[in-house]
Amino acid sequence: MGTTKSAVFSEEINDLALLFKALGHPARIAIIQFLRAQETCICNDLVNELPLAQPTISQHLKELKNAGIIQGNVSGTSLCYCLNQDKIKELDAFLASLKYDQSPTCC
Amino acid sequence: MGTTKSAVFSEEINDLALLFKALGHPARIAIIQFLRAQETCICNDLVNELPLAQPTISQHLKELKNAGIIQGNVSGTSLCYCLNQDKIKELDAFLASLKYDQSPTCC
DNA sequence: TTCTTATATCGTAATATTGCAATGTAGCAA
DNA sequence: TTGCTACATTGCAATATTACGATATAAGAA
Repeated sequence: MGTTKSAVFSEEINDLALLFKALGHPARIAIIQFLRAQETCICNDLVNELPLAQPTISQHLKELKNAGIIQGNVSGTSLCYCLNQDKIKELDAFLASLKYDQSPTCC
Repeated sequence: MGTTKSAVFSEEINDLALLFKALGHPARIAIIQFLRAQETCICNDLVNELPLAQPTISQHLKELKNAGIIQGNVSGTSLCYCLNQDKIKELDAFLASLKYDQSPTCC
């Protein structure tokens, strides 16, 4: 055990869970927020911005990239990352699907 | 190590990360979707619905509850859980804050 | 009281995640 | 060439998560 039983769930559910999981870490939220604040892409100003070591930040960037939440382009010696709006819309659509008009009777 | 360095991030960021983390598991997405589909609250029909053992489901419910994403009320022998729309709105607001009007220049 | 039903909790094995030092690599400047 | 800058990768220790069998607990039925 220790392994998530992904095989028993639909692909749609697993995809959503991976997206949420990628955002389920404060460093990665901070990265996303910084990316958003810059409007344009950035590289490892993050190393100066966040109180984490460079390998740790690189690892978090990799996970966000694997999840498809950010995209990166090489530009000379540095790497330029930015948000992928499509994935954010996917999450948004899921959250929207959870909304009720009325509150249920029990809670 | 192995521990997330929460102390170095703002409370707002940590809270968001905890919410996303709670949704970062397929079983918990499935639970949320089932809750939504029922409109009204349910108990452990989840045990019949999901291919997971009862203690496992109970544990996932606990985590969703800890995160504040679901709420529960005792009603006789069974427990009635339902979604907490406020938390969903929090996540929604964060995602909305990530949107650009224009695509950045690099990606 | 005893039984059943619905749930929570404990304990534990398997595995995943986090964080970082050390090290690698690739581009550019001198 | 040497050296620097901006990353990525490797390896490892500490810790967290996942899943579940076994075992509680609490309410209601018989």
